[in-house]
Amino acid sequence: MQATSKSERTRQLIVEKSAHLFNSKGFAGTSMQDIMQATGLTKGGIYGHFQSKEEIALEAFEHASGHVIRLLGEKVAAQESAVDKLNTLISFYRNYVTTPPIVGGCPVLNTAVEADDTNPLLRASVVKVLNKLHKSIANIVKLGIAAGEFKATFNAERFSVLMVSMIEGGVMVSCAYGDAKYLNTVLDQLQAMVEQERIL
Amino acid sequence: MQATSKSERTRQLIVEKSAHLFNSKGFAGTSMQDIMQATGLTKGGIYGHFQSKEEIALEAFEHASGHVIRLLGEKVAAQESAVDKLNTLISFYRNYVTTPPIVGGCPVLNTAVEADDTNPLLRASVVKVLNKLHKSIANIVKLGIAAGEFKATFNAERFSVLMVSMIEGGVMVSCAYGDAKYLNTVLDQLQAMVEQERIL
DNA sequence: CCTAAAATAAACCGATTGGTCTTTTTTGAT
DNA sequence: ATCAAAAAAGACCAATCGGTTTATTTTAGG
Repeated sequence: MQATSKSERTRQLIVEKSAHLFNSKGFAGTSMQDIMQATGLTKGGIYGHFQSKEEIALEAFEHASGHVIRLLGEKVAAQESAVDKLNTLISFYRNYVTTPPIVGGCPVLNTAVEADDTNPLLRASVVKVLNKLHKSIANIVKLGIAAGEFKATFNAERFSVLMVSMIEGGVMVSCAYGDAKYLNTVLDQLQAMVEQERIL
Repeated sequence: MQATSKSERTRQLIVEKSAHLFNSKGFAGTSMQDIMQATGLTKGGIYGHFQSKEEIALEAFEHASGHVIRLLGEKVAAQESAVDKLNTLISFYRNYVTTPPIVGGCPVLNTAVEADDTNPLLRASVVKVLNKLHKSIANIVKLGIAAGEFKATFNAERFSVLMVSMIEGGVMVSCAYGDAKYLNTVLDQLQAMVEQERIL
């Protein structure tokens, strides 16, 4: 009694497997041969579900970024206070380099860098995710101010830009070095910045 | 009376032209055909100077990153005080997204993201550049402390990690959006952080 | 169990990939 | 101007690229 059809399950398989490939080797660096091998399907089996490699990549990115954001969202939602939510968000990235939620690192970072000059559709999808992140973080800050946790002068929009930029930059540096300490330094700083805006 | 040989000039041409291509479209996304078109040379002409596409990419990255670092270094070296050096460094990135010193954005960011899972040689080259950046920034801070410009508690190594991560993250976000304001927010914050460590 | 429809395999397509090799052209010291 | 050496052109290579088409298999409702 599976509620999902065979077609849906196969689609899901292709999306999941290719998400890892695209996130590790990039769009141009991943071939249909790679996807065939990873899924165990042949060309015909794959192109019966997607019209092009680009369509797979688009859905794979949405899947990968959606997965990370869902994980993040669940942990943050479990927290009561705005302070706890922000600290949970920061802590989420403590183990990001050593044990990333998806193979290949941060899909937003990877896709943004490759797509910004070459693939308008993928770029647009990245922007959507970035907007979602910014709104979520800014909203937490605003709720924190309303709840009397943060100073009224805490600039929500500004902080969300800093947070996203700092984390992505830290991820890139730590991934390049293969050492989590750089990202952790950035996360320490973010935590200190949150602390400075608290009303004790 | 050119001091440079024909061979050297052609090598340089290949490196310069392909640097723009690799920085915009990535290693996997750039074909030898692209390089042939950009240089006006044929396969034979190119492979007479390089053994492989990877060797070209390696030299192209060193050229691109070297170019940016040289530009940066010159502006910084023209400043007397450590404060002015750091502020010059920060200001250098104010126009980075709108008018980048090299087409395609930051070569360190671009290459790091693509190479970290796929190309050990390129990755190693990225790490070398990152080390150079870190040492330069940390050194400026240390000189500033010795000169009485900064508080003795100003953590040079820590700040250099923050600075590099924040700038690279800001560049990525601003490039994705196609809007310099995100990077500028990050640069404002960096400038404030420098100000906070000053002895007035 | 039967069967039409959906899903997949597998052969096939022209174009392009990175790279080699031979021939021709260009260079620059004499 | 000569001529050997260096540089570049251009034909060529097998392999792979993304994608299509047709034949076969599997699915699932009646």
